[in-house]
Amino acid sequence: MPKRRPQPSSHCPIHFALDIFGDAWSLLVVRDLMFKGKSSYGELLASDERISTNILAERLERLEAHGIIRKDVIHTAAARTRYTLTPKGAELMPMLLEIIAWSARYDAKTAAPRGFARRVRTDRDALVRELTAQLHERET
Amino acid sequence: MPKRRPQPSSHCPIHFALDIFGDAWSLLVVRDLMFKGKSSYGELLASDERISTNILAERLERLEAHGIIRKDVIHTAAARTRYTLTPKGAELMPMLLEIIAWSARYDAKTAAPRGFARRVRTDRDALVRELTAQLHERET
DNA sequence: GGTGACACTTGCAAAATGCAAGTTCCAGTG
DNA sequence: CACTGGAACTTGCATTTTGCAAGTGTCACC
Repeated sequence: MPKRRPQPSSHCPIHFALDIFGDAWSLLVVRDLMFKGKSSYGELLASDERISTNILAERLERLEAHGIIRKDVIHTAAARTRYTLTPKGAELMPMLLEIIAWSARYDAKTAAPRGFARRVRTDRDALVRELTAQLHERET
Repeated sequence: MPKRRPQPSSHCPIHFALDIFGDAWSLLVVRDLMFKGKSSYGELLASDERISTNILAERLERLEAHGIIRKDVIHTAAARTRYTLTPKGAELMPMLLEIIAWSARYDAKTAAPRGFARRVRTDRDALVRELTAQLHERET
C-alpha cells in the first residue's frame, strides 16, 4: 500500500487531506459508511459506482491506516467483518455536506434530496448533529 | 482528455463532484487560484507540491471544460494567459474551508494559520464573504 | 465432514502519471 | 526586421495505478 507517504511535499492542509482521500473512490467509501448505513465489505462492494474488489480492499486498508475507519472482526456472526467510521472519519461530514450542496446546485440530475442543499446553507449545525446521531444509532 | 465521462454511473452528488475533481491535483489548482493569488500557468506550475507540466495542462483543460475555471488570453501583456475561478469554482470555497479545518485538526504540523479552523467553525459565513471579497479584489 | 457466504488476493492488460526534453508563439530589443 | 527570451504548453517514454476476472482462505452452519 504505497501511494505516496515518504515526506509530504508541503504541510498545506488541502494537500494533507488530498494525500489521504484525493482519489476517485475513498470518499465514496466514506459516504457509504456515513450516509448509507453500510458496514460490510460486500455492501461496500455493491455500490452503484461498481468499485472493483482490489481497489476497495486497498482503500479500506489505506483509510484504516489513516485512522478514518476502523475494522472490527466479530467472531460470532456470519458476516464477521464490520467497518465503521472513527471520530476522525465522522468529522468529514461537514465537508461532505458542502460537496453535496455544491453538486446539488450544479448537477441538474442530482440525486440529492430536494431541499437538502438549502438546509446545509441555513441549518448546517443542526443537520450535522442530526445525521451524526443517526450514524451512532445505526452502529448499535 | 478522457478520464471518464460516458454516462455517469450514478447521480450521487458526491460522485458527481469526484468525477470532476476527484484526484490528487485538481483541488490544489483551485486552492492556488482561490487563496494564493496565482493566475498564470507558470505560477501554478511552481506550487510546493511540484505538479508536472503535462498534468497541470490536462487539469486546467478539464477544470475549464467543467466550468470551474476560465482561461483568458490578453493580447497586450507579456504574461498573456490568465486563469481565474468562475462563480461555480468560487463556490467550492465552503468545501475547501471545511477541508482546511479538518486537516488543521488532524495534522500536527499543519501550515493552516492558527485560529483559522476555529473561525471556520464559529464564523463561517463572514469568513467566506471576506475571502470572496479578497478574491475579487485581486482579480481587478 | 461438506457447503456456502463472505472477505479478500492474484494476474494481467489498459490507462494515468511523472519526468525530461522539446516546441510554439508572441513581446520587446537593437 | 531579425533576434532573444520568457511563457505556455506538447511529446515521448518509463513507471505506477487502475480495472476486470478468476481464484483462494476461513468460518458458521447444516
